Amino acid sequence: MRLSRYFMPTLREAPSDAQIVSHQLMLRAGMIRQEAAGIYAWLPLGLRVLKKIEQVVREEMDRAGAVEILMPTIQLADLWKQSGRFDDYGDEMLRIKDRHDRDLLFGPTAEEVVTDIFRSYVKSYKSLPLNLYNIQWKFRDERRPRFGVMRGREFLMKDAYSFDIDEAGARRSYNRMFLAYLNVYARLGLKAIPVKADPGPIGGDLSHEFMILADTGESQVFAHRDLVEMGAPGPDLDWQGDLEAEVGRRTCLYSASDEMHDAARFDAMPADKQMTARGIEVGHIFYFGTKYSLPMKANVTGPDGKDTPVQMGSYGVGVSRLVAAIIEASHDDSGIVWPDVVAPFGAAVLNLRAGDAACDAACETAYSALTAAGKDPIYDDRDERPGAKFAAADLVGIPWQLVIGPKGLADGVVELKRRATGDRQTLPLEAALKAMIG
RNA sequence: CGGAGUGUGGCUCAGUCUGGUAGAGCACCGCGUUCGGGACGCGGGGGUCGCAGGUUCAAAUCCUGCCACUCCGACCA
Repeated sequence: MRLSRYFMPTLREAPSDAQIVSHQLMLRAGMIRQEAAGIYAWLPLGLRVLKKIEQVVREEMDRAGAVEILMPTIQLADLWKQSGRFDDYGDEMLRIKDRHDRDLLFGPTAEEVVTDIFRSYVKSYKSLPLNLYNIQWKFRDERRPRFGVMRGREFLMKDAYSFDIDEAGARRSYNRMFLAYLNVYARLGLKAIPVKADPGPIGGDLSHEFMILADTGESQVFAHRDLVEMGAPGPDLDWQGDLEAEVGRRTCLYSASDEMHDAARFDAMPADKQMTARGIEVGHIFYFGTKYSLPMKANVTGPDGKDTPVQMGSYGVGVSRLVAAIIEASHDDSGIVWPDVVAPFGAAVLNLRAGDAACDAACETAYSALTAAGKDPIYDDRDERPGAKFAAADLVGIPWQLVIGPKGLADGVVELKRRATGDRQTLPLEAALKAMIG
């Protein structure tokens, strides 16, 4: 992509509405534009990052055996009346009427819809386990949206729903999601810890939130230090197995957010293992049994020939929130420092003297080579001063920056900068390309 | 929903108290000098000052109502 033909409206100053660093940087980098409280348009750069995060989530869901579908944003109120939630959900639900005066709503979550889909087609335990997920926009009319896309009213969520014949099966499904989530966050360059969560009125102990540690987090987190240090399980698990041991390794160590905190247990740990921090919730998983299948009559026939309500769980990842969460966890004074996997562009070519024949030629060579190598480069071919180009590339967080200017070319060299470390080296163009492409 | 605050050009803000021809910096357009970490000079375009009423010879400024947005709190399957 040539920057002169792109749409990347960067700002030198942050709009005064933005209070936290991720919101400020997203606005300054031209990733989003606020349209109303908690409602944002995604500009090209923001959309690229959003799509990349979405893709990582998708790949890990698929690996864990979940199957992608796409459910509508607009849902029928009738389904919510069946589950009993239409009246319970309250003002957070955006209710709509169509021209026939029929009650609709903008979905805040999709248990009802997915249960309706399930019950229409699946009748036998032999079809289980099944996990259906989608990545779709949700709307919750929050009393107080804030912090940009961190707590928006409209947000992109990956929500998965598991269906099993019995509680043991549901637990296996839960474990798969638990571990898949850790792999998602690890791939995004985040250190996420699972914490015991309030399962709500359903009861039981099967609910966890996934928190990434950041000073601006909205929740207080208490955890055993070993849990924080523990790496992600990685892709090479027996995803069809019960995974109980792998999950057990992690859930046996203490961790909780403030509402579930047990100070006595926490204090009983060795002092050097006690960790308290602020956290951003980036995922929440639940096992809720027959909460929806019972009232909505989502039954399957078991091996004994008898119908039984299917056992369900749901598993959410805030995809749009993750954009902000990654920035909160990874930025510096110059701007965003993206992990390579989610960076909007893989590399930048900075032409310090657009219009100079030698510079133009060298940049075109580099741009073509990087494009051919799949590095997805952005070429800053604008007639701008060098400082503006450096600042923009750092602000939006391009991981590799290839700086080509007349002074270097006179000596047959270019500059290669790594955004994450700030390291710069001067070397011939061929060597720089080789370093980037590998 | 309780409390607090803010609305003036794309962004940051001054001007409001004390009514008198709408300002600055950045950004944008033109010309020139420049160019290796957000240059400089000259010239230019862009705002019915959130909206609606009211007071007044005269309202960004005073009064009334409304709307939007932000922060703190409560809330957050």
